Amino acid sequence: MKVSIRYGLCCQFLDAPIRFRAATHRYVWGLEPAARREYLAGIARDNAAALLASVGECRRLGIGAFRINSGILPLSTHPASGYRLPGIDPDGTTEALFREAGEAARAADLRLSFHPDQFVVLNSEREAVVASSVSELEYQAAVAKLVGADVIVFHGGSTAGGRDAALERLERGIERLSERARVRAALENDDRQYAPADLLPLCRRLGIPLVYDVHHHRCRPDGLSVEEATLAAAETWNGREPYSHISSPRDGWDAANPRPHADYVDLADWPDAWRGVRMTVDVEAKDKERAVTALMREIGSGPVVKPRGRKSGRKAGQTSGG
DNA sequence: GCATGTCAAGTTGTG
DNA sequence: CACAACTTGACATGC
Repeated sequence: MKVSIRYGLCCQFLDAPIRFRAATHRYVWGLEPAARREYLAGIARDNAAALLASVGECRRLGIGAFRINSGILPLSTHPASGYRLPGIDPDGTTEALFREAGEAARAADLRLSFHPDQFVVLNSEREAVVASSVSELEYQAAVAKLVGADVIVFHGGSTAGGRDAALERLERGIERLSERARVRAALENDDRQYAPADLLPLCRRLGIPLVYDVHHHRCRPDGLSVEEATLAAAETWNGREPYSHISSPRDGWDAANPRPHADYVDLADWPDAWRGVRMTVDVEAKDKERAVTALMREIGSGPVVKPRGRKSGRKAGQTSGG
């Protein structure tokens, strides 16, 4: 019997010996073209293998979703040292590995997603920024299709010129996406500029679902209750499984800055409105799979009781408040 | 082997 | 105008 909440891990593991490789433009630019291709090809192959291993580890741990790092094919969209997968993978070995990872994910009922970082601003006032954002989203959409990821989530972006004008630009930006990117696109409320209420009208009009981040909502409230936002966001998924994010403030809610993420999710931050709901929830916590499995245990254990102790680790007990 | 400086990208807010 | 905050580790290199 499937549990109602599908818990998600973001991008990497703490305990499992699975590592994704990265690359810097400065380094690869100093290599001869052939050596550069070989270097990047090795990273791509290793990262595809790491993704396959990640799927296995998530299944072993009972984790139901995995966010794929934007750097899975590092520098792919760089204006100078960028490349496309077939160009560095002529015999298709790496592509086959990606497909295998995707098939393993489907077999394990593991939901895959992408989340481009802050450089993707579809509604920038600068055309060059919009163009590179489209390019980045198209690259992620290509990999998403390859591995069967159904969600690429990004933020509302800029508010320059006023929120209304910026939302208008966002709509134009979304229109520039290919079908492949658009069907996977989702918007997420952020902690400074765009609250759920700011994005919901656009989401409804364009049929773009809203990924509801409850931590961001608590940092930037909009008059909607957590329950109202949860329901409104869920409706934008139009029958697909809704997607949410959760995290706890590193220094507590009363801190001058409640935005940085804590190592673990405090059970007190888990919304009551999420109990018994069918939904994917990415756990954005520094302690990665430890935090995901800890939360799964705590929620699954029924009554809201603080766990006695946490698995031995770097900073044991640091979140318990002394 | 370990410490270190560096890393493609945007936007906003502060000093 | 310059810079930090977002986040943040991982890379190659130099000792």
